[in-house]
Amino acid sequence: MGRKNIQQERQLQIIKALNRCLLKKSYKETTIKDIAAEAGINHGMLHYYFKEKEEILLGFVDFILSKHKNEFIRWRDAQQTGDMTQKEILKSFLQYTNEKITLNRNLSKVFITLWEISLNNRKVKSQIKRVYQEWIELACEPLKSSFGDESAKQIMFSMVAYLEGMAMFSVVFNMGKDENRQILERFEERILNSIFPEE
Amino acid sequence: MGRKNIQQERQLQIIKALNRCLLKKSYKETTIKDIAAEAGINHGMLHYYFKEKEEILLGFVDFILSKHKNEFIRWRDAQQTGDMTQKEILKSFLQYTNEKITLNRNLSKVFITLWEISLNNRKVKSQIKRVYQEWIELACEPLKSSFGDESAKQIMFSMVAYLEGMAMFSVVFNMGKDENRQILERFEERILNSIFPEE
Amino acid sequence: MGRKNIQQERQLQIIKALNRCLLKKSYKETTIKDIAAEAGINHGMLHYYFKEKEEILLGFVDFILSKHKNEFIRWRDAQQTGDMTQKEILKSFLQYTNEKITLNRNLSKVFITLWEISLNNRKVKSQIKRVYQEWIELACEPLKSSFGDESAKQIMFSMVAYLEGMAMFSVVFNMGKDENRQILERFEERILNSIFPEE
Amino acid sequence: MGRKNIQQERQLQIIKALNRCLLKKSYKETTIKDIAAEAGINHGMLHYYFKEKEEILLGFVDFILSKHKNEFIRWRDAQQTGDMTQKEILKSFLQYTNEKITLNRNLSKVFITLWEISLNNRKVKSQIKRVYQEWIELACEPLKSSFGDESAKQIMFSMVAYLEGMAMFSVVFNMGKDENRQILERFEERILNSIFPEE
DNA sequence: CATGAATGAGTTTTCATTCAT
DNA sequence: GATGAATGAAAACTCATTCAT
Repeated sequence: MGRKNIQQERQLQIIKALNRCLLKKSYKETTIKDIAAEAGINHGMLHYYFKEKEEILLGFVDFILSKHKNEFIRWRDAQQTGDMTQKEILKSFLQYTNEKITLNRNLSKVFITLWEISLNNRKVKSQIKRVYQEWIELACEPLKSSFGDESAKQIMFSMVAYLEGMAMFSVVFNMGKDENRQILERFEERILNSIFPEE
Repeated sequence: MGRKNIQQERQLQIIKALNRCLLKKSYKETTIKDIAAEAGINHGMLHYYFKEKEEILLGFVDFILSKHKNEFIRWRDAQQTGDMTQKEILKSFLQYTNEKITLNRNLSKVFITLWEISLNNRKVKSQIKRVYQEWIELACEPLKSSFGDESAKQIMFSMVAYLEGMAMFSVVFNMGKDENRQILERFEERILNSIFPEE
Repeated sequence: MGRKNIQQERQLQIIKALNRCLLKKSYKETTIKDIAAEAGINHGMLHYYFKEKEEILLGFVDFILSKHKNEFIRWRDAQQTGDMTQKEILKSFLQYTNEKITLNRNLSKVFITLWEISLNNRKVKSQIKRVYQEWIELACEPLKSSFGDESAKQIMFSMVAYLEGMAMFSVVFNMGKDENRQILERFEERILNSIFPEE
Repeated sequence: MGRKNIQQERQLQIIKALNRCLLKKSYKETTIKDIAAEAGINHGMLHYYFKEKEEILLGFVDFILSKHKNEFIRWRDAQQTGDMTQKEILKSFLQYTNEKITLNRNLSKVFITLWEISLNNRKVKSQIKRVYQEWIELACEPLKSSFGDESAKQIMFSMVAYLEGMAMFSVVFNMGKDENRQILERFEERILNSIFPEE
């Protein structure tokens, strides 16, 4: 404890401040002073806790991705899947993802931001890519027994692409959560039935 | 020819230069001088042909969206749909879209850029939104007879969301065109069969 | 005729345009294009008729000063001073000056502009200075017989300074013409009576 | 001391630098870098202490006007007017004003600059106007008992207009201080005698 | 003569980063 | 650890002036 923890706490404070800033302005338009003000910290200190602005960004990317991944892991481990069919497991996964990720407008904004940054920033790109891969990997498990590893992964790749497309659309179209949820669930149902047609 | 044309030509030249610039850097990082250099034009001229940097952007958004919309319209009007089923029409649409839009990596990069800009730029947002709406409207035609207007639109909304999600993934994952096409076509087939199951 | 006259006409047109511009913006803020637009002439032509922006200014200074001087001369020569006392002559002069110069708000604005420019522009300064000298010289004539050349000039120097101070105040205080005239005339009366007390 | 004082000190330093700059160039020609160089300060700092160039100007106007007003107030409060006649009080006021204001060439230059700026700058105009009003108000006190409030004010309005006209002439004519003082005092004497004739 | 495209130096302003206190 | 003053590179934008057509 002590030093290290204060360090980490401050860093987290700054990272969360950047998160809030990104809901107001683009990363490029967000200044060091904006972040500092939002964090309630002297702007000079940001360079004490982070070498440069980009490092805050990288820290933030790590934070936001880890956070949602960990929450997912925790949810998954708490799931009782004993007597669920593969279809039910997948459906349950989609329900979780809808609520926590796809219908979370602020998160969607942040993701759009990160996609754009990743276009010209290798580090951000590789972090995002890795998380998508892990997400797809985890989610395609229920499909493997029916489709084999490779096809299961491809299907899940498409599923997640769809979810991200919907997340983006919800922001661009300024959609209400309920409207968005309805479209989302109907299409997911269609896909689920296509994947597990016997039911 | 003459005045008007030189003006328009130069504006197009500048807009296309911005297009190329956006493949190298973000819009915010792209400077007026970058665009000028790329266009082979004195940077002072950019302010002669456009009031400010944002106007170039708006011109570019208009250009890129109009261009692809017009190409689509031209393609559609050249289509012989006389003896095609609704399913075939939709499939044909998806094939066109795959090749011209979704699998066009450079275009996808530009779109990611525009999504991000639209987060904090109303004008860009409304232009993008309008184009997506038109696109969905046009594409859902073959579904209307089977599903009714509203449902047809919702399904197409999801379809286009999927395509955009795939476009984004192709960039983030640095996917090869063929790999991407395969995943795309398989999932589209699955959805097509779900929509028109009789076949 | 011909060439020369067209030249001069155009130059006058431009100079008058500058005059109108100066009522809207400072000289520094007035651009070549502003003047051209106001004159209804292509801006490239301004450099055909005048070597540079400053030359237009110098032309304008010359124009505005000559114009009012000539009008004064014409008025003076039309005056019937045969049976007027010196005091009446001076009073008549002041009345003319009040109406044509001091109470002319637009002219006052222009003069303030010229004073400021003259601070850092020798040519403008010397033109203004010369005109004030001539003005004082002409106006002090009626005083010479009573006060001698030197004192007459000094008194008139003060009188004109007062008029210019009032012109400036009328602009800074945004005074109505009538209010201004009243103050002006009362003080002039006081001075007149001080100069020619016998009446 | 500390923070606040450094801030104020730097602001004053910058404002005084602008003052010196204005003796060399017009406000419009004076660049941020000119002011910074004159102040011996990095030009970036000017935007640290002042939001924009105009704010420096407004600060300067406030500074220069307050400064001379305060000096005048201090002088007035130190005056022993106990056994002075109204005429003597007014004469004393004029002597003070002559020395500190009207015959101060650099100050006159600054005022001409401010008049010109005020033509197109409401804030500067209202500041100048207010100061002139206060000045007239204070100075017309000795006249009130003889002329009534309104007439006293009108007379003083003219007096101050005269002083400002003379200040302007001293600059335009490049007059020596002594020459200027002589003309000034003679005319003031004439007016004084006109106002208080009994003596 | 007329036009308006082209040039490029110059202006204000912003901001990440550094550093003395 | 804080603080906020200082630096300087770089950005968007302006505009007098030139010049090809």
